[in-house]
Amino acid sequence: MSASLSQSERIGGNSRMAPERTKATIFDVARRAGVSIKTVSRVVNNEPNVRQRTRDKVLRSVRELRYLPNAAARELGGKRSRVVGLIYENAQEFSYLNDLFNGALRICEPAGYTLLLRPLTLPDPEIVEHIRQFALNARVEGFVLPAPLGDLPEVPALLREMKIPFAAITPREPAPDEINILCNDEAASFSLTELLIDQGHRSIGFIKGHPDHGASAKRFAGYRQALKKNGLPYSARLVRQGYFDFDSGQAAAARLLDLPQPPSAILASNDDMAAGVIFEARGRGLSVPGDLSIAGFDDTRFSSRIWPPLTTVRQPIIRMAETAAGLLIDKLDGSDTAKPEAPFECEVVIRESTASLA
Amino acid sequence: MSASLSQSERIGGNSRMAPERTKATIFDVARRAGVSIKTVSRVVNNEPNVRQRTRDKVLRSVRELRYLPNAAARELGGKRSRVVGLIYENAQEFSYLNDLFNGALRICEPAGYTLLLRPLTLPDPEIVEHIRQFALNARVEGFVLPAPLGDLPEVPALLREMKIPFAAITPREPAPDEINILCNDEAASFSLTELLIDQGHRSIGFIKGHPDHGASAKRFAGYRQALKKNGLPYSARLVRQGYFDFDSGQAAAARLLDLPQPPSAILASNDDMAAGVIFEARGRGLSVPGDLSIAGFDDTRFSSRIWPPLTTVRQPIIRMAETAAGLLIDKLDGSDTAKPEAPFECEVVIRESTASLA
DNA sequence: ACTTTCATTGACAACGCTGTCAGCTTGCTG
DNA sequence: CAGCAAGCTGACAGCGTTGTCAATGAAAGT
Repeated sequence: MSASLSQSERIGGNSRMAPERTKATIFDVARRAGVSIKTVSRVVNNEPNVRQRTRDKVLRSVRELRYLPNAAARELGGKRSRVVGLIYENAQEFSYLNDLFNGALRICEPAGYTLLLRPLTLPDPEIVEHIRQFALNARVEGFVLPAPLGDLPEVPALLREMKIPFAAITPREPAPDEINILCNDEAASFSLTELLIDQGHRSIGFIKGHPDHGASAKRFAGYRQALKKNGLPYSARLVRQGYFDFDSGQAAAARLLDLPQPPSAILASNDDMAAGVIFEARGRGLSVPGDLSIAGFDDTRFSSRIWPPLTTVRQPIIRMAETAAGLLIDKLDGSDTAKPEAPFECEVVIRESTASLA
Repeated sequence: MSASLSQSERIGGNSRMAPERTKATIFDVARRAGVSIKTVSRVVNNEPNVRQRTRDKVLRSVRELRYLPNAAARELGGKRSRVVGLIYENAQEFSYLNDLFNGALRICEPAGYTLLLRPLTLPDPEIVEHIRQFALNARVEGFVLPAPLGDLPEVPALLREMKIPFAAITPREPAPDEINILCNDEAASFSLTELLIDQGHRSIGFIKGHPDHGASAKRFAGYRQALKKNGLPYSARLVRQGYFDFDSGQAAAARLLDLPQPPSAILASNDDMAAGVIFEARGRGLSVPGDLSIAGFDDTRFSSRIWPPLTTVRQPIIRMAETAAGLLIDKLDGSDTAKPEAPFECEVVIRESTASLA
């Protein structure tokens, strides 16, 4: 059995060249470099107190043998699993998830961390138990916690209780001393609303997002601020509750358009709902943006591909996810650079679903 | 240090009740059940040659202590990582990926396997190296291999060389003795084409899919067969190459609609392209389906949400992914139930983007 | 009753790493 | 040039499983 190879070397037996059939272990590297395994361990883990010359010798040996530390042994010996968990709401917009995952992965992989996904279906009365099981089973060391999960009070509470660090992405209430990745939702919503006002719209409908999402309140606040600043009256009749999904957007649009004096523009709190608004408008024979201007948030994959392409707001999700994963790993690695991040900037993307009032 | 707890028990030291602070190990379970750790191992791994009474004792002990085998130790001792890899093309439709992942996860998780995702960006000259690194780093025991990756000859070749089993989802050329999950794309395409013919269309444009996807050829074949069976002439001018993305669909539609005698219906090989066709038609002021009927494949999240909702074909991806993961795990576990699966049935979904020729 | 044969069980050595701690070198200080 | 702190290195004991193999017990054959 080839497995006895490193074993014989460890004991110091015959020194015939390894047939390079079995993966090299730390013993092989150590022997080749003429040092102890502990020194190899130090070098591989970038620990201090190794002379440069020794370090070089070891690194060369590592390279020559294509040594790759055995993750299982590492975890067993060292208590570190190097697993980062990404839990998310399964109903989330896929392109959002995709960006989230890709961004986080781009950081985790080169850092030697494994990124594990776990969808959760909300609402879920047993969510705490599900997350706990996942954390235990997968030995998760830290979580990336995107909205809206970070806004359910029991989730951050559980993680704190389990003493598992996490990086919250756009949480409603950023906890001090924890990692929070924010973006200026409110300012973006303000800009978008002002854009419509500048185009001459005076009656602008608003469809709120899911109340469980922190972003919903911020987007609504931006809308109200813009009205106020521009001296337009706020009317509750022009505001409808939505839930971030297509259907609720369509339903809200129907009620707004049924109004005796329907708005000339509708701002939806995300693009799924905005698509629902377009759908409803078309169904009524309204032309967009001729009869009705429509704008949304998120700039999903389809926002530019439906007719007409949506005016919307784009969050730099990939960079946000990268930053989240990066700060989390820093924390796990103990290199505590606790610098509070500035909020990320959203970008208003103007397309053809909005136009000046004729 | 609480870590010395099981240690002291192992040595047979004081038998005070464990303060239940440290996770239970196999030693704790063994002591409580009055057997050796090896017996516990046997029970936990469902190995034969354990008396029923003993098995029950152990299982009770496992339950009472909430024992969870340590995955790292298991891997180190036993050479099994229980990791299943899912590699996919990053440009894939998100809802497809989501279904794929959820389906596979639904099987892997309860079976005690970890499912690891790895996006790949095509074309990638170093794809083999990337996959090899992933397999090595993550100690992947088996792969779920969705199209189009299964169709790149070097990918299955690599996995065979590395002796890593895989379950190919809709591969172009199913290899015997391997796990293949198929669906009747061709028959579905045939039905869809016949639907248009039944609606009175005599000139039906076709936009081919990406040539690297096995499904492309099958969908095209179904189209030709339906024409033939219904006595309609095949015209190469009505067929354009697309690449499964929105833009190529739009471009192909433009060329078809520029024809002196444009088709009255266009069948696109997926919904992204069909969305592009709708976009192009609208841009030209054509009404859909009044002036042009449009149909696609895949039934993505947005297929029912654009205007008009798309007539399309739905693959049971979730079930296909479940089956793929299930058969793969069976193989990894050595329970070789090598029964060739029957192809999955696709379903034609009729919506409002197609209509009878006036 | 006396082997023989299996089914059942346990003792113990891996597995490949990290943590602890002691020992050896250096480079200064006085 | 002794004395001491700091830097560097290695020996060795875990970590919690599984694999191997020997021991034990029970059932069956003679």
